[in-house]
Amino acid sequence: MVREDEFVALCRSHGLAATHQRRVIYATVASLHGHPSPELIYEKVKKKIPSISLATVYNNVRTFLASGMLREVSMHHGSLRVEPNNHEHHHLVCVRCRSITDLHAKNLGLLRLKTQPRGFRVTRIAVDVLGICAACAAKEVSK
Amino acid sequence: MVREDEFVALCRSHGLAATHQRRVIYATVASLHGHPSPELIYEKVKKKIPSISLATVYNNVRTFLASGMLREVSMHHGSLRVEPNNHEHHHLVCVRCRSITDLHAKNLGLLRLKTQPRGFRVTRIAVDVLGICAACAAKEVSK
DNA sequence: CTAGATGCAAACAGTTTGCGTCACT
DNA sequence: AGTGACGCAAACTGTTTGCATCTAG
Repeated sequence: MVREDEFVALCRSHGLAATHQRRVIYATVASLHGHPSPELIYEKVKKKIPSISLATVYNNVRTFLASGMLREVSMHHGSLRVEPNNHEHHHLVCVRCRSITDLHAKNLGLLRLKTQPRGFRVTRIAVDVLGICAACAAKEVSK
Repeated sequence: MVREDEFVALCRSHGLAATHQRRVIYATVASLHGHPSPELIYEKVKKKIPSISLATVYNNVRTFLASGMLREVSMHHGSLRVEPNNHEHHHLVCVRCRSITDLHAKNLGLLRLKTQPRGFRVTRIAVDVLGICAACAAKEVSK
């Protein structure tokens, strides 16, 4: 559970108002121990605050992401992206503009699981090297 | 460039009809050397086949993905998923149902880039271990 | 008191589907 | 000749935005 004063301090440190809705949304994500969608968060939060709107959940999830209180599971574009299924490679992904660049597999040391996950048949390991691309770094400076 | 007879053979080996539209769509993705969206593919293909419809691009991209001729850049859900920004961990992602499970970082040997990518400031490395989860494997058998 | 947060509805983007027609095998 | 692909439009899902109202700081 997320304590009242802890949450207030957390918001304070991120420059956010500590509203009731925000506390319940944040506590819900924390309590789910999973990777919920805004829709699922909305369903759960509505049990505590029936009057809440889906837009408020979206707005606050975005706010939490921007402040770093939450993290996105995937840093890729929301829309479908495809590539030829030829050579093994990984991706450089810019967390600002979400652009993608290929990275030769040779550039990463040997990738191996120490223990096989139970009941999960591994077929491939995909690595995303996250960071800020040159174009976004340039914009950063000029601001 | 993708040769006519090569493409016919490729489709044949995947049990697909080798239509003109498919050849142009496939050749376009291959020629882009990137990670195009269906929308971008559509724009490019329309220059060669002005009468093509966006739905045909979507349908065929899906067909190519299903046959393995193309690959998705991200195997995550299309919609937003979030998690608390607490502990470092990676993800097991089922390529069938797209369910996500956490994987302790300790389970992967040391992850390090041999050479830093030029002009890209790395902030984090995210690993997706792709495969088939237990639930999907069970369905597989019963089919 | 005032900037910012909420709730609602409408707008939007990306994607899928149903159906009549047409083309590959 | 028949199955499956195409093109179009309409439907759908997930997400954002504009605006009036309300609340935390």
